[in-house]
Amino acid sequence: MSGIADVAALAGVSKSTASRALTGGGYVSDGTRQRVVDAARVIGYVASPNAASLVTGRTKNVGVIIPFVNRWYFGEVLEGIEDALLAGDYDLTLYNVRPGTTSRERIFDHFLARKRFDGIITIGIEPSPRELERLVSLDRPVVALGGQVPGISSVSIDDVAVSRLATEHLIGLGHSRIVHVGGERAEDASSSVHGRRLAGYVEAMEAAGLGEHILYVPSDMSVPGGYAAGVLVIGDPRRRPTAISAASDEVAVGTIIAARRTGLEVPGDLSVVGVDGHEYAEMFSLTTVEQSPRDQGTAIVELLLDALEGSGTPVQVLLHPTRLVVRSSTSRPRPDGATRA
Amino acid sequence: MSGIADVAALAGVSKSTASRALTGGGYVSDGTRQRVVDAARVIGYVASPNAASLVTGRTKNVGVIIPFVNRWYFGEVLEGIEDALLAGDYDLTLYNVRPGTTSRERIFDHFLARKRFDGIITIGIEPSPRELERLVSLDRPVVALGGQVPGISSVSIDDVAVSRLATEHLIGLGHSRIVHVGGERAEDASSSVHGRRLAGYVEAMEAAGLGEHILYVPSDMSVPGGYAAGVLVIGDPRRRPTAISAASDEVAVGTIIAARRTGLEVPGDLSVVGVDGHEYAEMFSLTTVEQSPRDQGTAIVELLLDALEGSGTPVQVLLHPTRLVVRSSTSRPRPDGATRA
DNA sequence: GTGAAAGCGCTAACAG
DNA sequence: CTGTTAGCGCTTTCAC
Repeated sequence: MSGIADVAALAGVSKSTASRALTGGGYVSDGTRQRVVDAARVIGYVASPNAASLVTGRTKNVGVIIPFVNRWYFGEVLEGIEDALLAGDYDLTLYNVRPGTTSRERIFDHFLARKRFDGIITIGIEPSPRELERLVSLDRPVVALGGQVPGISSVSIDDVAVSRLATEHLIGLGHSRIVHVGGERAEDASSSVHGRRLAGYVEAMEAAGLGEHILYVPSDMSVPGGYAAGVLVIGDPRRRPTAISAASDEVAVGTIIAARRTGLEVPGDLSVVGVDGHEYAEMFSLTTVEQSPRDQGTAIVELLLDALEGSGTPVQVLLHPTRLVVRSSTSRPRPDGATRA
Repeated sequence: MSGIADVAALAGVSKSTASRALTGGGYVSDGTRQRVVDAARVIGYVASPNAASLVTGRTKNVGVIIPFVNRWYFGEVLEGIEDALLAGDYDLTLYNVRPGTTSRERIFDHFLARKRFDGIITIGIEPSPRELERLVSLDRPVVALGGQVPGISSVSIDDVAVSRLATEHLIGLGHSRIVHVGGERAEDASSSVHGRRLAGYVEAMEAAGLGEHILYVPSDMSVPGGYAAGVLVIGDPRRRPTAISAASDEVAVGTIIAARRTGLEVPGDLSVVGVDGHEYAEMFSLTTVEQSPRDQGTAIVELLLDALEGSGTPVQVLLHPTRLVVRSSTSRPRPDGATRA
C-alpha cells in the first residue's frame, strides 16, 4: 500500500522530485535519481496506473478486439500481440466479440466507452458503420489486423494472391480438376477472408483456362468444417477432384482426414494445399502458404505503438509477407487420371 | 469527453446527486434519479473507471493468468471466462505466462504489481513459492482453475479419477495391453496434470491386476505431440498395444492419426480413449471423458465474483463434473489377439 | 433527499 | 535542479 509519498520520504525529497526521478520527466540530478530509485525498490513501490492516467490521460493499456480466441490463427496472433505489448510495458485488455453473441453490441457500446486503453487493435473485424463510428468516437488510435478500414492503419496479407499462389501450385503440377473448399458466394468477395481466398482460386483457374472446372464448397474455417466439406466433395464420385485448394490449413487438414478415412491416398489420389502455416501442417506434410500470424501480431503492435508514442505517423497499410511451403501432400495427378478408390 | 459534471448540469442537480443516482449509492428520489439517468443517456456518459477506482478502490476489472491461449482447453476456458466476466460488467486483463518465456517473471514482479484488477484468476498455474508470495502480496482475491493451492478457492476436475475411468473403460472391453500416452515420471505425480492422469491410469491397471502391462510414453499435450508418441508406440511391434489411454484428446487424436497413417484400423487394431471433450472428438468418433472447459470458466468466475461481491465466503474447492462419452473409437480387442498390420 | 467540500495517488505547471 | 501548488474525474462524508 506504499505510495510515492513514502518513496519520497525515504529518499528525503519531495513527491514531485520522486515522480520526476521515476517517470523520467524533467531534470533530476543523477544522485537524487539514484536515491529515489533505490528507495522505490526497497519498499517495492509500483506506481498506481489509475492515478497516473487520471492526470496524464495515458493508461499504458491496449484493448484488443478479437472474434475468436480458440481458432489457431487468432490464438497465435493474440499470443504474438501479448508478447509485443509486454515488451512495450503495456497491459492488454481482451474484448472477445464472438459472432452470434449478444455481447458484441454491449462491448462496442458499453465496455469500449470506458476508454481504459490508449489504443485499440482489431483482429479480423469488419466493423459495421455504427461500430466504426463508435470506434472513431473513442478518440484513440485504432489499428486493424486483417480487414482494412478506410483511414485506419493496418497489417494484412494479400488473401487473393495467397490463394492464387496455392492454386497455381496445383495447376503447375498438372491438375485441372481442382475444387476450392471454404469459399462463400462471390458477392462477398472482397469483404471477407473466405471471399477473397475464393477469388484468388477463381483468378488462378481462369488464368489457366480452367474456368469450366471452377467449383467451390463452403466450409467453416475449422478442421471439423473442412472434414464435413471433404466428405461431401469426396463422397460424390462425379465431382471428385484430383486436388483441393483449401481456404485455410484447418480446412485442408479436415479434408485430408476425410480423404484418408475414405481410403484415398494423399497425395496420389488427392493433392491438398492450404493457407496459414498451421502447426499441424508439418504433421500432415501439408503444402501451404505460410503467413506467420505471430509475426503479424508483433507487426500490428509496432504500428500501434508508433501511433501512440511516435511522431504523428500517417496511415500505413502494410502487407505482411507470405511464402509457399511445398510438402509432400501435393503431387502430380495420377497418370491414368482416375482415382484409386 | 463529457464528465459527470455535464450530466449533473443537464439534469439540474449537483455532481454528488448525479453520482448517487448513477452508482446507486445513497438516497435519491425516484424522479431525480430518472432525470439523471436520462441526461446521462442523452450525452452518452460513461463513468471513467480510472477516476472511480481511485476513490473506491474497485476497478471492475479482473486479471487472468494463463500459460497458453492457443491450446484447446485453455482457449475454451478463456472464452468462457470472458463471457462470464462481461455478464458481470467486468473487464478482463490478460497475462499470458507462456512457459519458457522470460516474461513470466516480469509479469509476476511488475505487471501484477500494478494492481489494475479487483481479483485474479489463475488457470493451470502451479505457482512457485515466490510467485505465490507475490500473488498473496497483491492483497486481492485469487482463485485457481485446475491446480489447487492451499488457501485459495478453486475449481478443478479429478484428474486421477478421470484417467482411471478412461482406462477402466478399455479394461472393461477386454484390453490388457494398454499404453498410456502423455505421462511423466511418477515422482511429479500429484503436481501436474500429466502426472495425475498417469496416476489414474496406473491405479486402474493395478486394480485390474494388469500391473505388469503398465507402460507410458511421454508426450506434449498436443496433437503433434500425440502423433510423435503414437509413431513411437506403434512403430515398435514388440510393445504395440491393443489400446491407448491418452492423457488428453489432443494426444489421442494425434495417436489416431499416426495409427491410421500406418494402416492400422481404429478401432479394431487399436482402441483409443482421451480426456477433455475436445471439439475434434466427434469427428474422430473419439471416446473421451468430457470436462466442459467453457463451463469451468463460468464456474471459476462465479467463485471470484462471490469473493469480490458476496458476503465473505470461506475457501471453496469445487470439483467440476465429468462424464465418459463412449464413441466408436473403442471396441473389444481382436479375438486373435494380433494386430492386422 | 440534496449540495458543498474533501480527497483518492499521482503528475504538471510554476516558482525559486 | 528541486519544492509548492493545483487538479485529473469521480465518490463520499457531512451538513443542511
